[in-house]
Amino acid sequence: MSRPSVSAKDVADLAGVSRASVSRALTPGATISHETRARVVAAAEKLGYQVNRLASGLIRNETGIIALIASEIGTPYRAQLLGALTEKLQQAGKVTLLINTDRSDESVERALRQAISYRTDAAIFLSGMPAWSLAETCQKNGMRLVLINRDEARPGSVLVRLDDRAAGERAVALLLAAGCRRLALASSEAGTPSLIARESGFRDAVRAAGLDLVEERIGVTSYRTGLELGTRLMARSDRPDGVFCTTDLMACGLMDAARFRFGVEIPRALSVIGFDDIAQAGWESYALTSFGQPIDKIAGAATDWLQNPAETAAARITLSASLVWRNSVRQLHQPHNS
Amino acid sequence: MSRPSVSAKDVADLAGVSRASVSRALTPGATISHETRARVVAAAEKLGYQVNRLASGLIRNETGIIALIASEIGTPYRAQLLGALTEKLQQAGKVTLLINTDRSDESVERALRQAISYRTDAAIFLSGMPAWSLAETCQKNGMRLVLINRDEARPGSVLVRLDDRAAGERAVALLLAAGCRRLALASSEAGTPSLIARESGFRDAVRAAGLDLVEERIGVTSYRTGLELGTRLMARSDRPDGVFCTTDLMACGLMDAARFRFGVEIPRALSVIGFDDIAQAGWESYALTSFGQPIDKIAGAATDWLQNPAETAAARITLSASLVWRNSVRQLHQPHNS
DNA sequence: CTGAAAGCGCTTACAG
DNA sequence: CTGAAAGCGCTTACAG
Repeated sequence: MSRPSVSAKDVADLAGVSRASVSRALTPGATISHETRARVVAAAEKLGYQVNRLASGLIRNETGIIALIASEIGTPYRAQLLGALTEKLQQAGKVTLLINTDRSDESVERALRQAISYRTDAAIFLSGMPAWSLAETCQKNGMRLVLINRDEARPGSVLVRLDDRAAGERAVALLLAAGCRRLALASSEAGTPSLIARESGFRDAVRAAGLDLVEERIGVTSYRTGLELGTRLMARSDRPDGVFCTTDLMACGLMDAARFRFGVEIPRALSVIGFDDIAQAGWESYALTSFGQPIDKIAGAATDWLQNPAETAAARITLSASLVWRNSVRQLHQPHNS
Repeated sequence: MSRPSVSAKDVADLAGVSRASVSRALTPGATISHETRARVVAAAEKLGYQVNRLASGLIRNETGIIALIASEIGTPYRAQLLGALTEKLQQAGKVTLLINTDRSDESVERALRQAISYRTDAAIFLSGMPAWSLAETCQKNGMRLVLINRDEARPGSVLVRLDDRAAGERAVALLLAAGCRRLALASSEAGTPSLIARESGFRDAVRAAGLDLVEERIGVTSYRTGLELGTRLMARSDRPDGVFCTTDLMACGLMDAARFRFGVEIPRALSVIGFDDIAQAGWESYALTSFGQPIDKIAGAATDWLQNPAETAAARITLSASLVWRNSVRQLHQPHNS
């Protein structure tokens, strides 16, 4: 049960140099002669030598490991973000430790302990928030923290957020322009910072327009919740004609409930706007007009921030969601095609 | 830029014991007195000590890290499997190193080198196949290999597969029972072992039934491909009335093309069967009858195999896909409800 | 049951 | 530019 594997010693012997030289030859900035480096590289190549990152991580203050802490990995938006993040991180020469926090409440804490055990250089939170005290422990251990669509940043961490509020406001404008007069807001009870911001942006803009607002909020953020949301909303005597769903997953469910359970035509009798622009929003059965998360930019921003030493002050990066216009919102005036 | 972090030495000092005792106190099977262990545990707790897995991985022949090698992480089926795998692995006390192989062709090789660098205990392949030589290198480094829905196993590795062929055959029987007579097979050009097996199972059963088979195969495995597949199939003069899509993603696209571009009613005029049972198959717009991947069982089998020392011979685990009956296949006889 | 010592594979001052 | 030496934080025979 032993693990052979070739070490720097083997390479040194073959190249006829010291172990120190092997290390230098393989370290980008190190001072070493061209000739020695070439000999070492050749020997390493020949033996199939791979630096043991465990050992190097023990010495240097960088392991190259970034922890990704997320729940609901199987969900469209999360999965997409995960893909983008791992890709960018790999391009930056980092490796991803994926920690799933679906189970139990103390799992964020356990995730962080794991991350510390493996001395990850940083932790990126896609879900959940670390308790204040734990976050501090992480930072004491030299970990940097990236919080995506989370609440509060703290020194040494960065917050990557979207202008969710603005999107909520814009949704109202779009719905009004579509001629809708009975607006509704459909959301889950998840209460994450992004959902709350989308909700309040929408709510405030509706009020500002002097209209009544129907609000329905239940369960977790899912297709199934959307189905129920749609059922409740469509069953009302003052059935809404325009609804903003804080998430595409819920929007899809809501659309299905409206169409199949109530025979409501979309967008003729009901306009729907979602958020996230998940792949399914683009499927012909939905053709959902939605605010797209700039996933690549989010991943890029997180990775970039981790790359450069960065200021110690808490940073906040705000990206904007861009509307993807499809066919779930009524168009009053036919576009003038030339 | 140094990383403080408390070490076993600190704990030893506080508890008034040697570093060796700290190690023993924190190792499940070690011989140590109850009293000493208690003192150590208390001290560790107090200092917030976390064993440095980098250092322990250097010594023991186990790092607790499992590499997960996958492409198209954002895709429904993959994302789901990823979620299940990380969950099971974590339950088993392992940690997941996620390696994304979407970029370039040599990325599987790079992925494996990364895995070796971090001395992962094993690598689980969800996509791609390691080159023979590289796989050998991995095994020489003591890594075990799990191949999910891949081709050939080799000693020291396990292959987890589905009875794809049987599902293909069964699809024919279902379609025939639904009264379909012009059967079609719709697939992508990905040519993975699972797709090939599903295809040949279907093809052979159609032939055995003495029917003609229309076969359409293009592009990558995606919704968009399904759209094109559906367009081609529905445009034929001998339009099929029953089709088996080797993947739900393609089935959804195919259904949309049939309905929205050709006005074909499903399941009245066209019966469709998919494979994977992704979440969207259950959405009301699709209600797709599909063969479900036993995702939890797959993840469980992989994890279990990694847990017990296992035989050195190549192992093969075959799981079966179970049909999830929905509403995309015509039912000739009304079920007799009591 | 416990401690002192060796060693895992690396990197990095320190001399030369 | 290079090598000998120290040390990262752990585990594990080896004595006692």
